[in-house]
Amino acid sequence: MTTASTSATRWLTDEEQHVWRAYLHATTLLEDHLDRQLQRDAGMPHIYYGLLVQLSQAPRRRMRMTELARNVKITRSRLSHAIARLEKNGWVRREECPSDKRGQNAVLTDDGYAMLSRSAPGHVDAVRQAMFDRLTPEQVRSLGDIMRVIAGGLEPEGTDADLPWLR
Amino acid sequence: MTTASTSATRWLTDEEQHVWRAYLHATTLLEDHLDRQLQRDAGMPHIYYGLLVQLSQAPRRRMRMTELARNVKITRSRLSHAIARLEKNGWVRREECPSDKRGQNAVLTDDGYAMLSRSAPGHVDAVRQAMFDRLTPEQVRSLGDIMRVIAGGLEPEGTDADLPWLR
DNA sequence: GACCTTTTCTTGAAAGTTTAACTAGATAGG
DNA sequence: CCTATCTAGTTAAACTTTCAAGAAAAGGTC
Repeated sequence: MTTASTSATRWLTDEEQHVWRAYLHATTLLEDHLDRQLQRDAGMPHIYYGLLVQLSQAPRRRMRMTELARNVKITRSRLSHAIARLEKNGWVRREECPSDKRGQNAVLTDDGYAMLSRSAPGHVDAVRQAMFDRLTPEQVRSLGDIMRVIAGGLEPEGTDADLPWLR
Repeated sequence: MTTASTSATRWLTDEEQHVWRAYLHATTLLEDHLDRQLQRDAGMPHIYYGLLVQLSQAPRRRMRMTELARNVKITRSRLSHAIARLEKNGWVRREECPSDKRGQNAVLTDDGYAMLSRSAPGHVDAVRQAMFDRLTPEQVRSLGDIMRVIAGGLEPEGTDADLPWLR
């Protein structure tokens, strides 16, 4: 008796299915919740807010496009569109990179910084209420470990060092 | 001396910030990964695939639009558009609800079922490789607990029983 | 039954994302 | 230097999602 050459699928156990479902529910509900909260209070979706936060923490509040895209895990194309929109709002502006004429820096404007300062407390509250205020300290630690493991498995870095970092 | 009426923001601790960042990275990387996997192997984004899975598990492979939307946590509007697209692909068809003339049932077609059968193994593998094969059994259990807590806090059900379930 | 409200689902336009193609500048090899 | 290749970033078009508005049936209430 030979077994099939294509190995049989290892389906999810009942528990795994429940965990997976819970994961999908929680992550989509949370993303929706924060998108709405920020759309209402800051006039932009969550990912755009994340871009401003990145810039606010970068030296001189500016960053190369590619690095910014890598940090928030989006494609360069998506970032181009996003920055164009944020530029229209006056929260970011583009600036040529002195050392590499192909390059662009995205720069957080004073208006952008002001709007971040205004909306950050509300956003932190939302994150707290949805996540940290509901979990025990052990759960927070555990969640961190788990998320780092998952992210680590999906980061291109490591094995395929010279592949484009996304796609 | 009265204290300020607006309570001071409770910022995130260092650990919380790291956990939050890890959460954002892991969830966006995983969602991107599965979207690409399914776009390649099944010709649709992850959420659409989830709709077909729901239908495949429902009695008689059909479900009312609103219930389907609630199950996968998307708005009715989004579902309408999504079902329209899946209908064009021939994987779902609409059917009037006999008991409520406003209602529609989304029905998984045989083609839809066949395509699910074809792509399910690859998708389960992807989920396994990204998540379950990397976590210890305790971590899987813990992740389930954590995600249920978070989802529970965001579910409209409970307090606001008569609010629309989303938005 | 007439009236008002709620629920179900759809629609069209605006906003955001993806995909593939493309421009321009950097880099490496000969 | 010249050419091939790679990298940074943008763009156009197709697709998806959101938002606001609306049609139609159901469910009260008097």
